[in-house]
Amino acid sequence: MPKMSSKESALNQFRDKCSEHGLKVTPQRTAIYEEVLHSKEHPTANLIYKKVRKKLHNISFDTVNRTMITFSRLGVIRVVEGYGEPKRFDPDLEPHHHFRCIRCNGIIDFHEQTFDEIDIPKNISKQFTVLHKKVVLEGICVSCQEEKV
Amino acid sequence: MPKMSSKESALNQFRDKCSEHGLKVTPQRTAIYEEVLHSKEHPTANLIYKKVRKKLHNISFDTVNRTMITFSRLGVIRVVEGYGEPKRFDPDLEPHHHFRCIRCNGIIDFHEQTFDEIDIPKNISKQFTVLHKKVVLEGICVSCQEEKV
DNA sequence: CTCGGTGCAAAATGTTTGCAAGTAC
DNA sequence: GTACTTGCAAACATTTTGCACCGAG
Repeated sequence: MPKMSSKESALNQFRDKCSEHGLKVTPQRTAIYEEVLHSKEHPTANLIYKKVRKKLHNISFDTVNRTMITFSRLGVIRVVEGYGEPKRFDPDLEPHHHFRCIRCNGIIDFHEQTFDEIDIPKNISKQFTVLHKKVVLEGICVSCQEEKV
Repeated sequence: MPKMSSKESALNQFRDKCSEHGLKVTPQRTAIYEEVLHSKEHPTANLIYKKVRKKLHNISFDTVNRTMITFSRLGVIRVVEGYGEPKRFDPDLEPHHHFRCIRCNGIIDFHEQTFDEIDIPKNISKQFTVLHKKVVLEGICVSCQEEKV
């Protein structure tokens, strides 16, 4: 087996992912992939757009945005807080946890005492003021599962 | 001590909260407070707006939106997913957890094996397909603490 | 060559801001 | 009476959509 740099292997992984899902390997997608995989700051599409533009001078924002949504569908990257949704409010201040449906964006509260009791790691509490803790589970809710089999 | 209905006591609590923070008790705020406290669906400002409009016919969306932001600052309600922010992406698919600064919206990754190992409650896994789990801590990050003392 | 991908422009959606008029205290 | 609130309208930010052209396979 020939040796390859981590850059090459990452690129190959990317090609595989694409062909696996019937996606074409375009320079835009490659550049976006490289940029987003090296970013540590949980970037928005806009931030990646700005960075990728340095290489691909006239790439459009849509391409970046659409590509990143595509990537998150493939499971190459993940969408985290925020989720691009309008602000939502919760009047329940008691400890509880959330299941979030990635399809309909619904949030279901649940209670679980063992989760309420988790200890905040010292390296976090040393640096930050923690006001709230919760467990967030993500997946597909009942109604969304039934909708499309 | 005179008895009072839970409605009265909730209203009194609300009045207290307001005077505590130097806020005036207006009909709009009262109506919004009542609506949001009884909602179970993690409503957006827009949803509350639609509901409150049935009582206060010509309340504006801004008032609802501003009031709810005010309430969340007072700690009467809490902002949950989504946070009204643009979509953000995370290339790290390995188990890890998030500290989220409620002031600057920054997300800091951290690792904690005991968190990775939490068990999904049966009543959740029975109903839903759970694809991902994480602990989300919220509070104020170092730089935001330093900024305003 | 073909179909999916891209760039552009416009529309849709959600949020924020400035200000004059109104109202709780 | 005063300062805080409200409603309105406009500005702003972000996301989505439609379509003609382009290029990877």
